[in-house]
Amino acid sequence: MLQSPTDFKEQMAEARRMQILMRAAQVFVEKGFHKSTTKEIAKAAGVSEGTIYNYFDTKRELLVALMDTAVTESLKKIILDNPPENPRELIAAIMRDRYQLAKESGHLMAPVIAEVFSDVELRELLYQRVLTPIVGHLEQYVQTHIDSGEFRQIDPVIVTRAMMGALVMNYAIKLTNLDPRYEDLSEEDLFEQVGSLFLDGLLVSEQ
Amino acid sequence: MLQSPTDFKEQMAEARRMQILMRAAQVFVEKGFHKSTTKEIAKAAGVSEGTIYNYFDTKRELLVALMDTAVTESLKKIILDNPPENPRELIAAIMRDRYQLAKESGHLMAPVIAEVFSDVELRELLYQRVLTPIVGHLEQYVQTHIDSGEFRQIDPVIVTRAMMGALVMNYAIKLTNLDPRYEDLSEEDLFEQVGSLFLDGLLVSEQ
Amino acid sequence: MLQSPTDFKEQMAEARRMQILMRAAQVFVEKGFHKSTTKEIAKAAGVSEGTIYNYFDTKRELLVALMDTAVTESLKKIILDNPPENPRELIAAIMRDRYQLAKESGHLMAPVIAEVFSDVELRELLYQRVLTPIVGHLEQYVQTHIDSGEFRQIDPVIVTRAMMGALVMNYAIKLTNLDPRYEDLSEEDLFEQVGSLFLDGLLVSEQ
Amino acid sequence: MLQSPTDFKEQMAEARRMQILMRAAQVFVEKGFHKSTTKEIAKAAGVSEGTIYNYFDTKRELLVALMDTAVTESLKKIILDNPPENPRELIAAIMRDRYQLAKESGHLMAPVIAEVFSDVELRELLYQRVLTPIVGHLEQYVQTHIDSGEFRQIDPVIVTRAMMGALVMNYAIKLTNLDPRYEDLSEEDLFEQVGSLFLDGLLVSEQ
DNA sequence: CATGAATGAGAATTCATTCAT
DNA sequence: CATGAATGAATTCTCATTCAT
Repeated sequence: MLQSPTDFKEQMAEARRMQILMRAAQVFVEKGFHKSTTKEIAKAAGVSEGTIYNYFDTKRELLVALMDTAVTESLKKIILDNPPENPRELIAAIMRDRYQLAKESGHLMAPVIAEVFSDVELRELLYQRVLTPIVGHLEQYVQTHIDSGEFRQIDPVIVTRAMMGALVMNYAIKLTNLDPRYEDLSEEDLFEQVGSLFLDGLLVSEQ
Repeated sequence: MLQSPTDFKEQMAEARRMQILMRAAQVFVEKGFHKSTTKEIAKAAGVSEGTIYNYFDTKRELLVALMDTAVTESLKKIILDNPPENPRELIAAIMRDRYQLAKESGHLMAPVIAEVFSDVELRELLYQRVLTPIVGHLEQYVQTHIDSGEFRQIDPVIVTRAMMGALVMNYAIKLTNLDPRYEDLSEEDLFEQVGSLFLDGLLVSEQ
Repeated sequence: MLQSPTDFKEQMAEARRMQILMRAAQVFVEKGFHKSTTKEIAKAAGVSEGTIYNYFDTKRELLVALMDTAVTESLKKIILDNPPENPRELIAAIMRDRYQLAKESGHLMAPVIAEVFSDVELRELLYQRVLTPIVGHLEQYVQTHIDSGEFRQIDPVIVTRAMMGALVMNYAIKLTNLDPRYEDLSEEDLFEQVGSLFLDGLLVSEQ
Repeated sequence: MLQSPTDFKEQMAEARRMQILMRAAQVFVEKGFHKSTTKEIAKAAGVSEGTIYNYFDTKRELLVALMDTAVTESLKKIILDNPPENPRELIAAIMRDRYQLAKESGHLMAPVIAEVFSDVELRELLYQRVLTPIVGHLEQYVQTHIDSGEFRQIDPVIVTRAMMGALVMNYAIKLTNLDPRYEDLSEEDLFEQVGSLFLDGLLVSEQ
């Protein structure tokens, strides 16, 4: 079946848009959003500066579009098909999954996250359209297990944000080589430790 | 007792420096580092633009000085005088302490943290001079309790970073009103929940 | 025959570059390099300030480019096609030529020369790329005539620099109307006098 | 006999003025007039910025005062007490004298001369108050010898300016190490060559 | 749609000068 | 007179955005 010319054009346009966006993201990652110039982005994307503006209204729009991409990517990744019954395995699976996500497209988020500190609108978008969906399922899962008596009575909202924070902090330290003690730490070790921390806590069970 | 003129001048200079720094911080908090102009900072500080440069070499130096202030502040705050014996109480005490710190000077850190995503030097400074000292004592405490058999065998580095991440994420959401569900959450509730999460984990002890 | 679009663009760019440069030179001449602002230059050139920077990296580059232009101009002017045999005529010819050069583009050199007093790099550039080529041929000519016994044994380097200095000083005084006694002095008179001074000296031949 | 307190004060003030001026000159020589800041000058002179303004109205006044100093210095130096009868010796004496002047205070003139290109007022001052007095006597001397038939009929104004130009150009090249060929040239050689050039010219006397 | 030259509104920073102490 | 903190106008240079080709 032949594509209509319009479809073809649309696809080309979409492809070009993504090409620009991904190259822009790379530049942002390297130099930060503010220190990246549209000239550099254009060069990196192999187009002229003007062309960028045919696909994005402003430079800031690139950031927003980047975030939207992350949304799409992150949603694709969520494993819900056949969730493991065992909580320990599920938590590990989620972590593995999130870590993969972070490794693949998370670095594209760094420039977005940086802006989030001074851009209320972006902050709300990120929270509602990226973070909330990502932790939403986990939240429900926790709630379910609290209801079934497997998990203690605890606020699932706080718990899930705590888990995200714990993961993000450790990921960030590891990915940016901030602490030499993370060098020999394998990824599996990392989320095994964090996973067990959240499941069992620090204290030795006093049985 | 009379002050020497030199001392007096030095104190005046230091006071002026802090005045400028604190006002700059406010502007940074409101608009972000890059969107804050030296003109605005000068106005907010009640001085001329030139005067800023009598106390700070560059605009970026304001950020670094801001961070140094945070370091000083944070170290002052660490409770080591009479640490509670009970781990549950200690963790709670630390959280209360950190939260207080966050409430008082943490918002001054937001612009610094934002820059950390695109400024390697600042990132390393922040990690080594702020985060590491802050969690250092906690890290040792955790290690001690692992050695004494009270805490499980777990990496104290990961644990402490996880706790910081968990706290920061929850604080941030609460302080910026990102999630309405945090509105009715008292501060005490927050660190009680996070504290117990880390101590006991999610799982109900299967005794 | 049609020009390729690239050629056309390049020519336009080159034209624009020269337009800016020549106008900048005028402003420099009027107010001196340091007192000329980019804003004024832009206005004089009929472009925006930003446009200047599309063609020159810095304001100082305008000076250097100005010098390069002088180099090109000056080399074009050197008469070597059919040098007069008679030394007296040759010296006169060279002076006429140099004076013409000074009248046409020499005033563009004034701002460059001014900077030369406090800019080592510019000084060396000017000496090696402008002065040396200009006097080089003269130097060889003098050497040849010394060898042939027509000129006395004398250092041709010193002689040529002396001639340049003598000319420049007199030109400068005349062109800037510093001394009323130069008003009635025709150009031809001027280089006839200087020429004969160098050829015959002050002393009356004691034959 | 005791000095009146006023005299003493005046002398102190004059001394302080000169101290500032000479240090300023050094700074100007090193960095050029425009790149020298009043802060640097103050530091070099061992006084505060404000103090400079107790002795000089503006930064530019320093230049003018510098020029005036040169005037005084240069006039002191002129040998008129017992002028040698032999023209060859007189010319050599004058050159030696001028060269000494240039070596001692001439470098202080460089910043003044640089400004002369873009400062009409300064240019006229320099010409009338420095150059004219310096060459004035020489001019008269030349005129006298023309009248007596020893020198050829030639414009003494042009001749003297030519001599100054010739000297200045050669001095400048030598003092700033612009040309390696000047390295082995002794000062005596230099003004012997220039002197004989002006007296005898280039041509071999055809007796 | 693509281009990239032109724009011009800022931005950070400098520095001669003033003036209260 | 000496000081040096404060000033703020002025300057160079940047860069997101536009638009004629």
